[in-house]
Amino acid sequence: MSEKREEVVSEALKAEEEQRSSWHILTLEGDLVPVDEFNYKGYKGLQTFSGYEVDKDRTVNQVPPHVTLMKSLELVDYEPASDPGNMRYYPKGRMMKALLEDYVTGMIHDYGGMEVETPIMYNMNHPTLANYLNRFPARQYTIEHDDDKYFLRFAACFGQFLMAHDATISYRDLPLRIYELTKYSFRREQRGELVGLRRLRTFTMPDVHAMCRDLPQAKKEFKRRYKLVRDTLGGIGFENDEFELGIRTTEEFYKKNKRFIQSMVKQHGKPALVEMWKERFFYFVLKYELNFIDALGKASALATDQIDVENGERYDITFMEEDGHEKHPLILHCSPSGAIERDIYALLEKAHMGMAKGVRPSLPLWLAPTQVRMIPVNEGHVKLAMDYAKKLSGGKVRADVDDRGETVQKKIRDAEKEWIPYIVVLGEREVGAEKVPVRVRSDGKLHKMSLKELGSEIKKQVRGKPYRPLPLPMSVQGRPKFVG
RNA sequence: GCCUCGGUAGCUCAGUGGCCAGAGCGGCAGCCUUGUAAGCUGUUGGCCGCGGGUUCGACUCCCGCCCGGGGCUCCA
Repeated sequence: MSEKREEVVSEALKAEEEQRSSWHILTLEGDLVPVDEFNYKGYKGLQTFSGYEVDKDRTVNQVPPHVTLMKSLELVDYEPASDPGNMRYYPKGRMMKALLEDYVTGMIHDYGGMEVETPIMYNMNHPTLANYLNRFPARQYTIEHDDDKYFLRFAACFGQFLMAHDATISYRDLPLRIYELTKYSFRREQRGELVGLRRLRTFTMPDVHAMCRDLPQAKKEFKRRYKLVRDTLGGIGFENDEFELGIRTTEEFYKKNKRFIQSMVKQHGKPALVEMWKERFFYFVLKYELNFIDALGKASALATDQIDVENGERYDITFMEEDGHEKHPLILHCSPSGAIERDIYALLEKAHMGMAKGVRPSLPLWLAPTQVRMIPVNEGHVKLAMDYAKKLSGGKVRADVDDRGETVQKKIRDAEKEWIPYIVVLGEREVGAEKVPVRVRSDGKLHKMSLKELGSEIKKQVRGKPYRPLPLPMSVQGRPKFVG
């Protein structure tokens, strides 16, 4: 995911490229249909993604829903004192982002990725990088001091490739899987392209590379990683049918690997958009992304994987073949979740789209800043509420207490506005009672259950997901208001 | 970067070339002692985005800049 077409190529090359690339829809049956001849009935998302729209006017004159939500939920906000596209994260947003980071990292550990850490800035005059960088002249952040000039990385490729260059690698070590969560990747995107959490100049991206021995091994690994991608996105809280698959490849690679590419489409379960080049202009021969369509009909890529045939040589990464000869590996570049910020964007957009269908918006339970809100009827019940919240917290459930002097109704309203999944009102009736009334957001009903039952219900739903404690004081009274 | 729309209280927004610039929410104080989506009263709060210009006078008109939305199909 390191290189981006627009930044790589000049205007002239771009024009040439437009001429030579063709766009198709690859069906489940394996037919390649030109984009403007495909019948999009039943494939609205794909139609939006392929850009083939009857309504030419795509002007959207409103703030993207996730921008409003990221503020009103006190997750993320703009930071005017920074460069645009650099955000500030409030406690709830930071917790959510940290959980996503932990989760994706865990998934990549399970897949076999060896986690490393590499510098975020590099010398522009480094011989290998200079060659690579000359293709990205205008879009980097640069830092100068004394006589040296540095650039901020736009992905983890640099550090990992330089590390691999210096490593002694045997064919037995392949596929060699290296992982880093880039915090951050920097891309000085055009000002007008920046939007909320969808497109940033500074973002967090898991970047896992796999050095492979040859094409058969690369293809096998590619498949394995496709599963990693699907599992990761699914675990975050997305459904498969929320994504449109985009595939980029060359005519030659497609011809030789037709069945392989078709199998990807089958795995995806829906027709996919294919961009086909007459010749290879970039370092990869095959790339795919899973694209999310938001509430305003904008598509953005989340997960991606690529087969890189060029950088093994450019960075002089070698491994010893069985026959004693050194060879350059093929390199797969994958981000199983896409940018973490973009995951939050997609979760918020998804919640907003649900609202239109009459579904109460919510975040996945494991990401909810508060999972259980205790609401004491009056101050006499605050202690009980605190005891209960502490008990739940001891079992790694995020519970807090609205101890403000507001009415029960007001406190419930505020809890609902925060999308809190479970709300418990505690008054005289609950003193000494085993079961308490739990207001469940997903069905809007009251359920009588014991504290223990509530705790295990939540634990059951978040099984396998990382945990972080409450990002704010347990007492709602003792919290500052970060937004509004 | 270019085109376009916008920036007024912490938030959402109204307003006029001229008295002290407004509302709701929030914050704070007090009352109420609350039972499943907003209890009542009072009070606080604004270089009207920043800089410059026109004018007797600018929040209002003009220019520049900054920030945000949309577009220029770009990607994670």
